[in-house]
Amino acid sequence: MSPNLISNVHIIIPCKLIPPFSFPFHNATHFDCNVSTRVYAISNNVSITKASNPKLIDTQLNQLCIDGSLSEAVAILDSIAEQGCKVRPITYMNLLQSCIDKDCILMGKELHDRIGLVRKVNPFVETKLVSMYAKCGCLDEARNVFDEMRVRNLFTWSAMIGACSRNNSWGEVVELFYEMMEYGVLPDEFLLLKVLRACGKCRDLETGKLIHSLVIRCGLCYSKHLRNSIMAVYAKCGEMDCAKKIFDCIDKRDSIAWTAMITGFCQNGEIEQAQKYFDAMQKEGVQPGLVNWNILIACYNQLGHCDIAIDLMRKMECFGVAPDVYTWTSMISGFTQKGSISHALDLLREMFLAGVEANSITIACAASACAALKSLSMGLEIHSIAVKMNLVGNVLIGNSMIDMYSKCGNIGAAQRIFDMMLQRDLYSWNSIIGGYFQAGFCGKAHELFMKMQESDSPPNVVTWNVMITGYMQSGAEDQALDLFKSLEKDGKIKRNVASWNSLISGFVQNGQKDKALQIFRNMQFSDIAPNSVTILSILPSCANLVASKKVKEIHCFAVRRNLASELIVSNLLIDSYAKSGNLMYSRNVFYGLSGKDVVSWNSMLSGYVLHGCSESALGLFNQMSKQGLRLNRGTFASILLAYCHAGMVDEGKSVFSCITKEYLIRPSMEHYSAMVCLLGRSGKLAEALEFIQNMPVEPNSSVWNALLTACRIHRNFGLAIIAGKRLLELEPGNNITGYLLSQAYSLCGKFELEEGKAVNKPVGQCWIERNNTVHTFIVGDRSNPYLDKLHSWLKRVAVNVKTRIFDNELCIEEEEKENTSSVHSEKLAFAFALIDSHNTPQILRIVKNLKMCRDCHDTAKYISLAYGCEIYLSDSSCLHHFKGGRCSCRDYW
DNA sequence: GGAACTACGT
Repeated sequence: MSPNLISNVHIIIPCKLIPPFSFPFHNATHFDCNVSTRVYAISNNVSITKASNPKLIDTQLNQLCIDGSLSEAVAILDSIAEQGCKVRPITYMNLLQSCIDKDCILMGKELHDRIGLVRKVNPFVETKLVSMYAKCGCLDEARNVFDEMRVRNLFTWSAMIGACSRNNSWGEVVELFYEMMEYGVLPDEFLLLKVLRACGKCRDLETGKLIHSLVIRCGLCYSKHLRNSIMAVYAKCGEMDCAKKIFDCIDKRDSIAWTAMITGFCQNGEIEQAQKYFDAMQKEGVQPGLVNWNILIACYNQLGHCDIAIDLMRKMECFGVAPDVYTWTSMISGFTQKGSISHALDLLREMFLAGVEANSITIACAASACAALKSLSMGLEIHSIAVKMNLVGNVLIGNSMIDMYSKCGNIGAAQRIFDMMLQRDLYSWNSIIGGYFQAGFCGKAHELFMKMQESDSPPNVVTWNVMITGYMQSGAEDQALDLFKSLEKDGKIKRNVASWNSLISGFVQNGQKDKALQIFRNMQFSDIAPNSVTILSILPSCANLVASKKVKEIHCFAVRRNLASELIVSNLLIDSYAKSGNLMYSRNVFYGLSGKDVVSWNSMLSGYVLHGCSESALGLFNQMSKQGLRLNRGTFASILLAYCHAGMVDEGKSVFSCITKEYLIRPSMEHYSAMVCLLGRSGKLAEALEFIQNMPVEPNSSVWNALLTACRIHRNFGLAIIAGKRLLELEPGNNITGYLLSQAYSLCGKFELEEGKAVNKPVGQCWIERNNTVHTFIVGDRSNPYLDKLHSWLKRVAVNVKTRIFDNELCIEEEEKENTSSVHSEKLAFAFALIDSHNTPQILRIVKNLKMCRDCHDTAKYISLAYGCEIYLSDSSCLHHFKGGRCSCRDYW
């Protein structure tokens, strides 16, 4: 590398720090030895009868050190001192070195005591003392000796700086470096390497540049080590262009140079460049080592591309590089963060099978996977592994166990871990408090919160956010608000964006959408800027047909605040627009995305499925398959429903078998219920039942519900009873199922329901938005002032709804049949919207709490044809889109 | 005595 090329990088350095001459060369120094020769009488098993030569004593002392008999050696020293003789500095140095080699800090301290008595200590002995403390991990003691030294040479500074470096005190390394320069001692190459490492660690670009210039001035730039280290500092500080300038000038790049570049790109999130260099390195004949694979894999995982990361891990095995604990841990963490928890735990098992030992971080990652999956059994296994590995004293492990037990619903175990911990930090307290809230013990959480204030770890803003979230979860909205307000007044702990987000998502989860929107509005007038989490929290409150305008408003807001460019936000927008009945907007967001991930595709796919656009869904699925995307559970759940909707039973079946065989995905309940829907919708009820009976896992309510729906449509009342009974066992309090079951019994001529167990008939209600106001209609509610007007309008329309072919047939409905006094709520909504718009409605968006009945469905079809309007109505079953006399559900719901 | 170096939790 030529010096003039390296100096392409512009550097400004303070003049006083530029040394005017080149680096000094260090010679060994000899000592002034003046130890008298006497006879030393000694302890039991050591006796030196006659030692006329201090060198002989040194030899014998050395031998004692080698044997590990340091105390004997000290005894000899003491006897020398007793006899008033002087110990040679080299003797002390040898003994101190032995303490370093044996990692024997106690003996080192004994020696320090004796050296301390010497009036004028040799700087070399003092330096050795500094290194002794440093290497035994006693940074403070090392610093004390260092600070008291009057004469410091390069060795002294190197020992102290080396100590800080080993202790990961990077800032101190740099500070000491500047002090040393001002003190007038010039660094050598070894010391500069230490300081450069520190610069990289604490991203100190300025010092890095300064050293770069020093190196050029002193003609050291030909050192391979220095060159690589300087390059690494530029790379770590994000100055990839500077790093590249150095890199490009190297004739023969070694693996270290490549690693520095790859790491730099990874740390700056430029994974494409990192991958490019990784590939180029192999082309130049440098085989990537374990670290290179690991860096790339970790980067992909951090960016959420665990699918690419796992491919890389499999590939490295083919290259003969075995994944180590870093590789596995990074993969487990990547899959956990991506939500593929069972996959993460599969990897943990595979890691054990491969004979790789876990460490504390692996255990912490695995515990958080168990927590996310709420798998207590797996969590217990992880806990026992931690016990076997003797890691339970570790704060990190303790905290992750508290979190795991809390999330798996075993707060008692979490409390026991908490009690046993010798050391607790903020995480311990915050986790256990969160755990009590989750378990529903609000009072206990509050009690711990009070105790925490007296503890060594007083609450921080996260604690308060945990409290706000907890109060919201337990319905104590006022307490949450009080706490939130107190954060402003108090002043000690300031609210942060997460405090606002906790409140907003709490209200959304409690169904208080308007309050959530109000808080969101207030936030916009506060000094805290909303972030993407805010958008993600608030959007679900608008993902319904009566809030369709709100999605647009929030989308605009996100664009203005530059938050819409985040993929996770865009993905949720695709979903929210679809759910609010604006599929065109979903498409606009989706096709406007420059980089789409599998979630983007899944969101668009489920949007199409929701709107009954099965052809578009199938087309999109084809495109997805061609893109080489890693299709996941969500993809298959949607595509099965698309096949179901399109009546493509065989295609659906073949995709279902692909899920397990080709994609190695364990089907979840969503997939099973979609299959039941697929079979049931096409009338294959017996096959659907057989499918349920052959399921490898216990079917849940959604599976039975799919069968019950099929029975309802195909009027198989006998099978409806079987499905309904099973459903009622799973959800005893569900009065809708109870009502359906009672209907099925009566249609079969049976009255098997227990006497006195009257079924509450469900009350239908719906909501419609007109001119920014949401209007509610409830069956049998006489309070509506326009009721007569609505009824007479409906009467006129009813004459024209000619398709009511099922009117007199036997069927099961969620809602009681209409009579003159109980017109179904959606009909009232239709009438209201038509009258309100003078019979020229364009788009009606209605939300209904129960499944529509056949009659209302026919009415909606008629209205859409007769008035040329579109009706979006989401009931408890699906989203119906009525247009031109047809419904997107194709009359199956 | 020396260079690159990756994984974790409220």
